[in-house]
Amino acid sequence: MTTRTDAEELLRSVSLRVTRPRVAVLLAAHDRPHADTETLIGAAREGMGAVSHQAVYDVLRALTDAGLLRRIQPAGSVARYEARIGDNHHHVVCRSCGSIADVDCAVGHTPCLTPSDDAGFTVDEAEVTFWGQCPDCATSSDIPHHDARQ
Amino acid sequence: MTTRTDAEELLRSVSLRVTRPRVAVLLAAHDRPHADTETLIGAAREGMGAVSHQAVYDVLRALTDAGLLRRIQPAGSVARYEARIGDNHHHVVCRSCGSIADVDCAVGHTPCLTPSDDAGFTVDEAEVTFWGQCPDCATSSDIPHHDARQ
DNA sequence: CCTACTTCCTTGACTCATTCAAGGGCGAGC
DNA sequence: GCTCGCCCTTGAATGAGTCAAGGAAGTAGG
Repeated sequence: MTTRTDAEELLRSVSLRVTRPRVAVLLAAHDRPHADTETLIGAAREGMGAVSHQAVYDVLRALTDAGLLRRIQPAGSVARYEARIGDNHHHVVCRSCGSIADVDCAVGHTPCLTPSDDAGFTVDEAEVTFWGQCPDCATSSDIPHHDARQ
Repeated sequence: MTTRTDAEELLRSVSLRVTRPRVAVLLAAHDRPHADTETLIGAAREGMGAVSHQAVYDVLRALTDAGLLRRIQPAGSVARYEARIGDNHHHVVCRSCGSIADVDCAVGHTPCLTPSDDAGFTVDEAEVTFWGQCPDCATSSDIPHHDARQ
């Protein structure tokens, strides 16, 4: 877990000014992996009092551009953010409730993640998303409570 | 290429009524791989005259649910549809202009597409998206004309 | 410590893809 | 050709995300 001091150092390490909203959002993102923007707004307000949603949007963009957060957005979902960066891990998404879990790259050194024919594209990243059902929805799978699609 | 007759047979083969909007949208999706909804609305109108956007949305959902189309939605993009289904192919997305190209599954029989630790999820699909730059944007890469993100 | 500059946050309005709802229209089987 | 049920039209609403202008606060230099 990251402390307030760690968050401030992280911000300085990427030449970003240390402000209360940024620290609060960074801590919130560390606490709740794969949280969506609305959740992070709420968490940031718990941590520091009032913040505008616009400020959180700006902060999330700044942190993402700086490489402190990674933005993920499975089809039919709102944007979500995670603080686990730098390793090549992927995600499993539940089709019923939309929950997300981390999955380490299956084979050791990202094979099959270089396309056989790249159609002339310069590829810099391979993103893998697994789709299925989470344990909770699998057990109570008769009537899904909430469809993940928009 | 699919003809009008082919489209009608496809619709009947999945027990869908044959209507002018459905035929027009199905043909449009075959003609323009990875087209977004707005493009398909325009193409459908070229093919059959006036159609409401709501009708196209309904048709796209029906065709997707029936398995005649596949809906893809890279992060930060609107929904796009493709008629190439049934094979395990993936996509390269240009970070600059958002264009999409097909990529055959790199290694023969979808290895590394079974997660090493599935976190208890029942996985039924693995989706791979490659990110990079298309040939056009790579050559004129000084000032990207249009950012794919929303 | 204090000032000045630059960046950041607040407020409020707005965009636009997508969905909801109600009613009339049309395809398909009899 | 008629009836039933699904489909399309119209019109409005939703909601994540963005734009824009002005005031506030962090940081560097004196």
